Amino acid sequence: MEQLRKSKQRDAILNNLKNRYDHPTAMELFLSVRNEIPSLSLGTLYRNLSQLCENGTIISLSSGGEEHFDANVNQHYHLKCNSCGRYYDLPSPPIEALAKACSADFMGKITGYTLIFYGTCEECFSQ
Amino acid sequence: MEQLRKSKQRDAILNNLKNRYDHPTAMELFLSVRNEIPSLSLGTLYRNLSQLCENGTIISLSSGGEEHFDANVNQHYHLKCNSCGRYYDLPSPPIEALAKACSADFMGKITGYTLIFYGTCEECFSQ
DNA sequence: TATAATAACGATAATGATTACTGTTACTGA
DNA sequence: TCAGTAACAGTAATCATTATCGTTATTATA
Repeated sequence: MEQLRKSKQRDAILNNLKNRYDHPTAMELFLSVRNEIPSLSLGTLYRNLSQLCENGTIISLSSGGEEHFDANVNQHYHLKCNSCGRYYDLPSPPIEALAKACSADFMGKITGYTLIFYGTCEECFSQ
Repeated sequence: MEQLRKSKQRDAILNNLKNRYDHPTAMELFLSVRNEIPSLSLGTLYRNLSQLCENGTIISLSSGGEEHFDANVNQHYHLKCNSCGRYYDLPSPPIEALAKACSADFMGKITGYTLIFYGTCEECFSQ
């Protein structure tokens, strides 16, 4: 990969994502970063998100619909609410069996995994 | 939900999916079922796949790209090969910690999960 | 510090998977 | 047998994402 040059747009995108705890879609992020850089182009957003995913600075979540993004790259799990569609962090410690599966005998090679739980979030559940 | 009427198209789609062990996309399935029913419409395929997912007869896998479908609804895990993009079944027993997570204390409610491993499949790995 | 190479940009067109619409066909219960 | 309507084929529309293109800005080097 070529070296990444400094760019105001990429910094703004990454900072915005780091300062929020929802897991925004590209469009949600776009609308928000636009408050800071009104000239931001949607193509620029997508290009930078994909670069940031590529080099492991952020991760992307998806399961059926649009992609959602998360600047927390520490191993953690998510709940996707079937009712409101939002993604939430789950306060669960890393599941050991999953790490084991990655190092287990297998003629190929496992390098990682994504785990998404489904259900109803607290807010929707209490209504 | 309304009762499902019998339909030749839905039967053909489901049978086709049951008789294969890859995890086809909608388009792959479409091309295959068309050999049997040349007049099959793509809209019909999508409508039926979504009905079959809805009532739990099949499941869908996705992680970034298109949806893939699987007629095996028993709990099992998948490997998505980063090299060729295919999905494979992994011969791993259900992971207990995941079932536990589903019944654990949580102010909302967890009803299920999807777990997809990433890596390199045997075929790609040996090349 | 000036400058040449090119990464990154904004704007916009293109792609491609999925969904919606419409007039017709064919199950199914009465 | 037939009325009601789920399902169909064909096709248009949607919408997230990617590609293209001419311009701008970063950066290494003269």
